Amino acid sequence: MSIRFNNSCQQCVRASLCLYSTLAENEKGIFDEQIMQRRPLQRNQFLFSVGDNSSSLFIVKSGALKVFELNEFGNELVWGFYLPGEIVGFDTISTTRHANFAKALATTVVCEIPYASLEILAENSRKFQRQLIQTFSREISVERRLRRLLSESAYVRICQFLIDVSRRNGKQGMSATRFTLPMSRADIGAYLDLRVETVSRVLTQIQNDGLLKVCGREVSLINMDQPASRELMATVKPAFKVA
Amino acid sequence: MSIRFNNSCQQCVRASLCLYSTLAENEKGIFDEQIMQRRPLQRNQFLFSVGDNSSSLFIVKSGALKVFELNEFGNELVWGFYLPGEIVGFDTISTTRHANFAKALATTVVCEIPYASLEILAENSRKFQRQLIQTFSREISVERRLRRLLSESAYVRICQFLIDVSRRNGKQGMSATRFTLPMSRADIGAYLDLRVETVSRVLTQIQNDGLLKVCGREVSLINMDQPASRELMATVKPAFKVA
DNA sequence: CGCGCATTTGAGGGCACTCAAGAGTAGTGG
DNA sequence: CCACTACTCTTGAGTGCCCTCAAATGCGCG
Repeated sequence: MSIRFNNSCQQCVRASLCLYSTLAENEKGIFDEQIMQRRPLQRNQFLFSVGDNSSSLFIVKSGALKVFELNEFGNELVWGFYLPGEIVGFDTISTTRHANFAKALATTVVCEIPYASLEILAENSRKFQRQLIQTFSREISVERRLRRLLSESAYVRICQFLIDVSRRNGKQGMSATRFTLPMSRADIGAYLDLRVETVSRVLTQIQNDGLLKVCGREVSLINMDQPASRELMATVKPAFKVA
Repeated sequence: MSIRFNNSCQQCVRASLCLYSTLAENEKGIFDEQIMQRRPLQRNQFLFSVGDNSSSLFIVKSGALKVFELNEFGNELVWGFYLPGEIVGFDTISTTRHANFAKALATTVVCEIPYASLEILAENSRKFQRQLIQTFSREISVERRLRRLLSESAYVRICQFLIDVSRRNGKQGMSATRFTLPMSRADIGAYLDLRVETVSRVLTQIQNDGLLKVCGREVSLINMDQPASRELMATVKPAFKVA
């Protein structure tokens, strides 16, 4: 049930951060036509659910999405959070139905690009085609980063998570040191494979170590992404399992 | 330093299990020409290392490969094992250099397909193009399966790992119940994020539970992939962290 | 205000870890 | 063929990280 409104990519403030920017001038018109913008999602509304037909990529314009599945016991397992400028849907590009849920963590606006449009664009532009493949393999490396992260201690996992969010904020021109987490402690836990209590405990611990100031979901990082801090992360709270 | 010998895909016993099978008759000639077969790798020889130029996919014809990286402490982190019929190299398709090591776990023969050839084929065949994208997104789902696995107990992780190897053997027409593991306990540990000692301990435990017979690297599964056994896995050795 | 939800903090327990040592296996060369 | 070496695998004892259970506090909202 998507509708079109304000669909001009030329006017979009994020155009330079979007697939759009990789297109040649004569291709932009095509892209523009194929894009749809959805009605804003309210907090806790679903963009899609398991079993829904999947036929599009989505680009987050504002707000944030949580993509997750429910395991056999009904627990959430979070695959990722999507912040403004990020693209959701590469995992279902070759399937007809969604295998996951996507839920808005705040009021969220997304653009929609039908897979069919991608094929048209890819056919017309070799550059776009490569861009697509690159995005694909970047998607794989995101999954790998997570797997790497899961072999670390809770302390390191959470530090790295915060650094990651910080970088992604920075990339979009937002502050990389002070920001509001769009997700709950439980969400973070479901992503990093930790219990809520552990997330909470570790956050206060990191704060006590002077790397962080937290107040609810407001955080400010204090030189966390520095060599010295990395050392602290490795020594004060030694990574488990480092023989 | 790859050489050509016996390069006809038509004669390959694995042709029906390869990307080759998806091609139309008139395209097979092109594919055939682009394929190279490398000299067999001896046990512990590297197919590629971190920093090597990457320009090809590899298909395992016989033997087995281990793809891994070394963390900052020099420990191995295994991304996957590649058995006959499986394809290595999708993760570097958009990069110029390898980010991982690939090592032969036994005497191993691989076919090589230059990325450039893929582009040619994809351009000529829409079907092949889709096949490629599908393989890509399957690659993502493999990574996700691993992440899901890492949130389970050591017991479940190892059971699932064995079931996985079993299935992959079966898919290639080998026995799915009796087979030889090509990798060491340490390799399994580096893949499942467990210590060698834990892998060993759990294997004997699974054996005591009657799901398995192990003798060195020879294993035979006993109804492991059955509902009843799955229940056993969940109850006798309850998965950690299931609230 | 009162309800529900998110977050924090405490007490105690279990799984996988570390350290350590012994048994089994493969490969090499005299 | 066997001694020797190196490596893999196994098993035991003890520890710690993160879990579970429990309860208190904070916070947003109708």
